[in-house]
Parts: sequence; C-alpha cells; structure tokens
Amino acid sequence: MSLAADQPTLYKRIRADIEKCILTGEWPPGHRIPFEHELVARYGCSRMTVNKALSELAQADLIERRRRAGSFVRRPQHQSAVLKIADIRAEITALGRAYGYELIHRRLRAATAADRDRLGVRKAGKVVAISCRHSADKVPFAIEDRLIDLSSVPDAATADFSREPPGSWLLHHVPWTEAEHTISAIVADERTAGALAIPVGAPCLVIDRYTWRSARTITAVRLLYPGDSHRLVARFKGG
Amino acid sequence: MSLAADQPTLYKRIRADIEKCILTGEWPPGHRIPFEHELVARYGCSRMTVNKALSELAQADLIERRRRAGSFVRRPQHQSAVLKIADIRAEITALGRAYGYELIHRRLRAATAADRDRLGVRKAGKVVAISCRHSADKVPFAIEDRLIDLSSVPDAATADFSREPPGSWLLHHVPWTEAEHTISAIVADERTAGALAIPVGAPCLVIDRYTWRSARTITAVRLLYPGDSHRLVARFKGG
DNA sequence: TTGACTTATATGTCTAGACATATAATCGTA
DNA sequence: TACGATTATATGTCTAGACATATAAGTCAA
Repeated sequence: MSLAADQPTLYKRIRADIEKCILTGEWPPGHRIPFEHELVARYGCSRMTVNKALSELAQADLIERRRRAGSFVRRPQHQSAVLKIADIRAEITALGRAYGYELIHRRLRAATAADRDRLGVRKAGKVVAISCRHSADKVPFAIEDRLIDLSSVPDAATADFSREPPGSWLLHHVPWTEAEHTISAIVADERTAGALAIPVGAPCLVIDRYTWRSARTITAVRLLYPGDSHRLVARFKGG
Repeated sequence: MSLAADQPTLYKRIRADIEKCILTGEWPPGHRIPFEHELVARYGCSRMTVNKALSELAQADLIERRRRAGSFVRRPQHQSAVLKIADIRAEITALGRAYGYELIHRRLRAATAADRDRLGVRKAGKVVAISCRHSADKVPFAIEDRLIDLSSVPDAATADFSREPPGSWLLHHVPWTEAEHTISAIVADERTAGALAIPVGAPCLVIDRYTWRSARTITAVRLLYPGDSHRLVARFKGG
C-alpha cells in the first residue's frame, strides 16, 4: 500500500493542470499557454507526453495550436449545447413511470408529393406513415407522426408497429445515423388536444426530427408534447 | 508537382478508414475492430501511429477500448444532440436583419427569496434584474428577463445595459461558463403578448438558461420567442 | 459446479530521438 | 516604405523500442 493517492498518469495531470487554468479564467481566451519545450522542462518528461496532453485539449476545442506561434486558449464556443433527446420509452421508464404505447394508424403507400417534401427527397418509392401515442402512467405523454422511407429501410414494411414504437424499432434496426431537430411551439388544435387530453389552445412543444444515414433519408418524425409538462434540457460548457 | 493526391497523414487515414466502416454500418455496434498489432501489420507502421488513430476514435466515443479484449464499436449515443444557441444579436445580424435592442427595466436590489430560488443559491447579496427586448427589422424577436448575481459578477452593477444587451456584455466579461437550458412552451399572457406584438394565447417558445462558472452562479435568464416564428435547430450524429 | 490462482495478451503510457512543415520574424532590396 | 526572400522555431507526425496494468481465459482444487 502506498501513501501517495492514486495518481493519474502524467499526461492526464498535465492536461488537467492546463484545463484548470483555462476553466478558472486564469488563462483567458487568447492567452498563449507554455510551449511544449517549456512543459517538457517543467514536468521532466518527453515531448510526446506533453504533446498528447495538448493534442487532446485541441481535440476538445479548448485550445488552438498554431505552428511556429504556439498554443492558445480558444474563445468559448457559446453557440452549442448538448441537448439530451432520449428514446421516449427509455425516457419514461427512466422516470419510473409506466410506459404505454398505442398505434393510432399505420399506412403503407406510394410516396405523395407531401411525403417527398417532408423526407427531403426528389423521388421516393413507398413509405410507411405511422401515427402513435406514448403515455406515462396512462396519461398521454406525446403524439408521434412518422414517415419512414422504405427504399432506405425496407424491413420497416413488415415490422409490427402495433407492439413496438417505431422509434425504438428504428434504433435497433438502423445503425449510425445523423439527425436534425427543429424545436418550436404551437397551440393545440382540436385533433392534438383530443389525443393529448389537453384543452384546445393549450401550448405544445414540437420536435421535428429528420434522420438520415450517409446521404440516405431514413425517417421524418414530428413529436408533440404538452408544453407545460414536458421539458427539454440541454447542458453545455463554454462561454 | 506530384501525381498523388494530397494525402492526409497516415494516422488520419487509419482513423478515417475505421470511421467509414463504422458509419456505413459495415461494422455494427459491438463489432471488434482489428487489434493494434493487426493494423500495424496492415499499414506497415509503428504501434504508436495506430494507437493515435484509435485513441482519437475512443475520445470521440465511436469505439470503446478494453484491455486484453480489444476495441469495439460503441452503440450510438442517441440521447444527445448539439443545439446551437447563438447570442441573439449575432443570430439576428447573421440573418442579415437589423438588430434592435431596448431596455425595459433594470433594477439593482438585495436578492429576494424568489431571486435566490431562481439563481439556485442559498444566500445572495445584491442582484441586477433586467428586462429587455430584442427585435429584428423592428419586429419584436424575443423578450429577455434576466437576473445577474452581483457577488459573482460585481462589474454588472455599473455596466450600461441601456445600450448593450446583458447577454453580449456577459459573454465579453465573464469567461468560460457552464449552462443548463430548459426548453418549454407556453401561451402568451397579456404582458408577453403586448411585448412581442402577438395575440394573447399565441404559442411561445421558452428558454430558461441558468449559467454558472465553477460552482458560482452567474445569471439566470428566461427568453420568450414567438413560437411560430422562431426555431431552435439541433443536429447530431449517432443513432 | 464453483471459486481461487495463474497466465497470456491487448491496451495504456512513456522515452529519446528523427524529419517534415507551416509560419512569424528578420533581413535585404527596390 | 513596401515587398520578397531567408531563417528560425513550434508544432505535426512518426519510429522502435520499453514497462505497466487490467483482464479474458485457462488451470486446478474444493
């Protein structure tokens, strides 16, 4: 047993030391951090060790490295935040509430002009259009309107969406994808109000999500949440 | 002039090759990627070069490295997205529209119980409470209600918020911070409707942002946008 | 079958060098 | 003064090793 506390590796200590100076504001944006050779002298290690620490800080956008000039503290990237968007079933069960799912309708059809527009494709063959409702402890939680491009996900034609929500099914059947979310607010119309069991005119949060994988559109979905009960939480670091 | 295209460095090529296999789905989540020594043999380079490529993929959460077992494709982290939240002035000017700013009121006071609650602190000394309006081409764009903790940002007591929006001022005077955003929807009450020039009952998008720096609360702000005209866009990669 | 011990192995970290390359700074010239 | 060439230097990448360490897998005993 050693008296010394469990020490992180040297490069992690170097990285942490520098990170601390940046995060406390001691080294403001634009500040030049010590040259590699200075850190080598200070920590008594090889340049590769210092380089690894600085490379990771650069990869994390905390510093900018310029040849011949040195490494500089970057100004915070205040325009980005990490928004947690969980799978609805996982979200509800994580809250310890009973998840309920109900398929409202499912239609297989040749893509209409409106479908193509929604999916952002010029031409599409067949699509599946799904409407469903998610509930937590039997209380309506969200309404989902989804379109799946069957030319990208042919298996979706035969999937049983009466038991498994399409979002969960897609997560397990379609690998790595990219997505774009658009968040807005509306007031509930009659149909929405009925489905969510809220008054007409009540505020709703709308998430439009458009998902693709390497230039192939997969699905477009609109999620409607009661605006006063649902919250999206985003956290970020930096400015 | 060389015939060969401008080649990236070897470790970048290795990283890109592996990334491609993951992103195309060729190597699904859980798939074991080749051992370092296999990649060393395949690319004819030293282990450090391969290690650098794999370390970066691990840092980007694309793979998981397990001692003795190997490196594995991680299952996509579908619960997070990058939400772009620009400084309002920057956002409006980026759209090529004329930015307008108007201070509605500014009060310096000892923190009330409600203020402390909003800032999430047990005790606070003085605070500045600010209400202001942002507009684009003279059309109301957003209403801002802000509280600044003067014990964290004493300079805010004397800053001239009649000319510069508090958000921009803070960005330039307070370094690296962390924040949490909560997004919800409401319908406009009378005061909000008047300030945003929209009908009472119209949908509004609400962003509550709470900002701190290393455990010190800095500011809490509520932004109200007309829900049908404003959109938050978030993009993400993975699942 | 289970648990404890041993071993093999893949990754984690590090060294002391090397050469490449972009560019800030200097110097020289028009 | 302005511009172009040169030089110095910090970072970028890479090598061929080394030892550390966590752990999967195999071994053996209870």
